[in-house]
Amino acid sequence: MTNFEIFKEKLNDAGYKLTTQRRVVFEIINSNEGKHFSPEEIYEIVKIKHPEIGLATIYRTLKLFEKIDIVYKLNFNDGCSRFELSHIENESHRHHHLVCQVCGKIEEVKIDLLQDLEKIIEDEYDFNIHNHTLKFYGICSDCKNRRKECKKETTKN
Amino acid sequence: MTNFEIFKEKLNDAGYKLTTQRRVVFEIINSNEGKHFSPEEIYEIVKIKHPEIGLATIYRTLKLFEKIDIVYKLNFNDGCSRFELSHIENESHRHHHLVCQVCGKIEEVKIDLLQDLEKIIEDEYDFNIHNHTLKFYGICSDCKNRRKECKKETTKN
DNA sequence: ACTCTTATTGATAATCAATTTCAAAAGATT
DNA sequence: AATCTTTTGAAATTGATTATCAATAAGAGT
Repeated sequence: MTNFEIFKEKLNDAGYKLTTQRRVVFEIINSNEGKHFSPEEIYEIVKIKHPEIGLATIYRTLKLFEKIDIVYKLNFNDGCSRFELSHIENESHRHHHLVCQVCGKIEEVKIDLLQDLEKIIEDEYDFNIHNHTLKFYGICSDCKNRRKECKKETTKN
Repeated sequence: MTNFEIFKEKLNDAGYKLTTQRRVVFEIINSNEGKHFSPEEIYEIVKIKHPEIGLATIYRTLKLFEKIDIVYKLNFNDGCSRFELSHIENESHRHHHLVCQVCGKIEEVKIDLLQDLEKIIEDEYDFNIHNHTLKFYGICSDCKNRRKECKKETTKN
């Protein structure tokens, strides 16, 4: 079962139609694993082949995709929301993010680190956990090396 | 050293003035541990005793507080940013959040769960971790019990 | 294929959180 | 108290996201 077939099925199951717009947006997200596009960025890519599609439709589509679990919304505090494909086929495929505070790059951590911890919390706090988000903020290897090379002070505002 | 003294010192060290507005906003956040106020909510509380203070000042103050590490900005995907006091005196006091997807309540987990994991990631990914955020989404005990009692279907939109 | 019904779309206006502007007011320093 | 600089209030502005509504297109049934 390909991602696209899963996508079609999810739309169908939830009673939504398969439109060109939805297919186009899905393809962009699906063929860019590891990227985290904002609505605006998706709009720019869509425009190349489909200049008739409007920005409002991108927003609508992403909101729908989020609702029926096709995409996952992320917030990196950069003024817009960002999206990535959900991986619900294999429930264990939860991943986390490393956010570089110097260059803004976002790297993925493809290990699920929290399985044991979730159990502890469920017991201790009597809270049923459905999902979690985990982000680490720091400095990526590139920026670390760049800093070593030229010892300029880096002032971030 | 009280929180207020730390607050004053941080302002001073960073070269900012101690104004009534800043004192008032700090007091509200400081005396409401465990709450996560939005700028709008803080504005409403401020207005009671200080109707002359404007909303823009609340935003400005919170942004400044975040910059000099007096508060910490949180995002619970409810359309606004929320703030809590930073606890940098004791570095180990990192905590996490349980977000109930039914009633929206936010509970705090006062255990640092990630100390060991951070080391693993730092090595494996060559990434210097400065901070992290961890949120668990699910159903709190209250909502779980409420569901048990009356077996209505709960449709969330 | 054609029709019908309803969901969806494009364009635009509207909304809402957050920021900027700028003259007036208030800290801090002397 | 005088001065200098930061900070503030009020209003205007921005920028992301959502709502509106007439026109269009999907999908089901024929």
